[in-house]
Amino acid sequence: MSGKKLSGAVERRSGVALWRQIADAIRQSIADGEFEGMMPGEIALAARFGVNRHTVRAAIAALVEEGLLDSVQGRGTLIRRQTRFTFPITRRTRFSEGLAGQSSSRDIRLVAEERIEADSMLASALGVELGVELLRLTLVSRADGTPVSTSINHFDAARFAGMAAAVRDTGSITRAYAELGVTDYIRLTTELTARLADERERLLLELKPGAVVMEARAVNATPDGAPIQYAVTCFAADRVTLKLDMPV
Amino acid sequence: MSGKKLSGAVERRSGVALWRQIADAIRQSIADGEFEGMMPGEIALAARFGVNRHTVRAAIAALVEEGLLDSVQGRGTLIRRQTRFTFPITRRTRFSEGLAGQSSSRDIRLVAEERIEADSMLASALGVELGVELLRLTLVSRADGTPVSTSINHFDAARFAGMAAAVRDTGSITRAYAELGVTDYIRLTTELTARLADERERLLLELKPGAVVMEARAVNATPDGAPIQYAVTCFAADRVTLKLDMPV
DNA sequence: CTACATTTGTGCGTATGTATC
DNA sequence: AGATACATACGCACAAATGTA
Repeated sequence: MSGKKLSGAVERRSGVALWRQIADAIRQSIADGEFEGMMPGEIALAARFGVNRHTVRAAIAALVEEGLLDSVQGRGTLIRRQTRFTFPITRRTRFSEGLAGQSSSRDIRLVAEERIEADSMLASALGVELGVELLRLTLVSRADGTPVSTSINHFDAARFAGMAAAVRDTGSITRAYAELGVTDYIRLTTELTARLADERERLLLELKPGAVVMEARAVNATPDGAPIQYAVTCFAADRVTLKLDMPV
Repeated sequence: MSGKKLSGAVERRSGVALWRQIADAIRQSIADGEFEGMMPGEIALAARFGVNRHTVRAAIAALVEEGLLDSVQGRGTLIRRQTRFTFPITRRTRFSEGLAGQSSSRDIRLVAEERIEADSMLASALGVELGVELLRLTLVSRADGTPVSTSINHFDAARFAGMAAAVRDTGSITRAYAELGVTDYIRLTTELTARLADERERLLLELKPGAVVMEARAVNATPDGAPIQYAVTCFAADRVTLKLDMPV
């Protein structure tokens, strides 16, 4: 493997407790596929990180609480989830299509619906006048029951008045568009950043403090290039890899 | 703005000190352009986060140490850097070209040079036999003196023996390729994840614990599609936005 | 210049959390 | 489980620097 090994680098006086640094490192290693179903023993881990065994136990306890590990006395510590989805980002990005074949079930849930006025940033992204009424839908997307991403989506309220109901009914943005007469759409641009998850995202994505999200800001458009949707999507970074295929 | 306000959500007993959570939140807000040159007063920040002023001071002290803020007695706390670079990822991704116009200076520094044997993953990515000798170059890229990314790059050692010297001399991958007879190259695929920076990355990119990196794994190829370079690039997430332009 | 409000800087006592042995 | 050392967070008080009236 050219990937990194579980580096035993923990830093004291950094404002982050050793047990949390170790828990984060273990979570990352599992997402990278470093272990195969079973964790090394606590004594080995303690030696690797250069800390007391109690400290490793605190880290493991946090990950058990999180549902990622399962400790069995006398047997060891099992890894419960080891999957990382690969989500393709192309000109034709579709949530369900992207994860088909990697997961047995996908669903999109509408968690909030608001009406707001377009500020300058949204107006220019969507090509509408300042102050135009917009529909803002907050969604959570899951694969195999695990939250993968949450998104805040903006549409022209006049044109897409039935969007919320259509998303709720169909469980899919693509099918909701189809119900409203948009048979095809493409992605114009995507801007990516990453950061620690805030409280709202931790709640919606079932993440723990210290978890990282990738934030994608994208504009979708009809095939002729007219913008119809501005979306800010936050992916749980340790559950998904974004794959950009450059067309030839 | 459709962006989030500085949410005063801090979590106790989470294994992450309050002052570090607050420092991370402030760093993020600055990267999002929430403040204009000057921070709110310590008392206002303390009220916003629901903590003691000492705790806010600890967060600010960490960011002053980081070089992001500058406190002046009697005046307030100034923001020193407020820039976030936008780095385009396309079929023709070039570090210097991408940041030209956004920064007055760019440079790439070679920090390590090794020779290794291709494992199965590298062999298939580069299209060579298992065990073939590869050149591994570790680079740090800066813009305006600020580290933006660090990358580990793999080349066929036989074909690109002079790569290290060429990179050192020219300060550019593109120009180093040119010296070795590769006049053009394209990017085949990019895989993106994000996570907390490890110790090595914190050192090379001058980051603090809790900082986030975006990791891009990419294969570059000659224009006819023959792979020549496998690169793992880590971007400091609070200093850069990756912009994916979908070709028309 | 003084007087005052505002803001950052400092000291100390106490309670709780973290990490080791 | 207990003992110890250190880090974290709070509350209060006051000092020092800056800007303004």
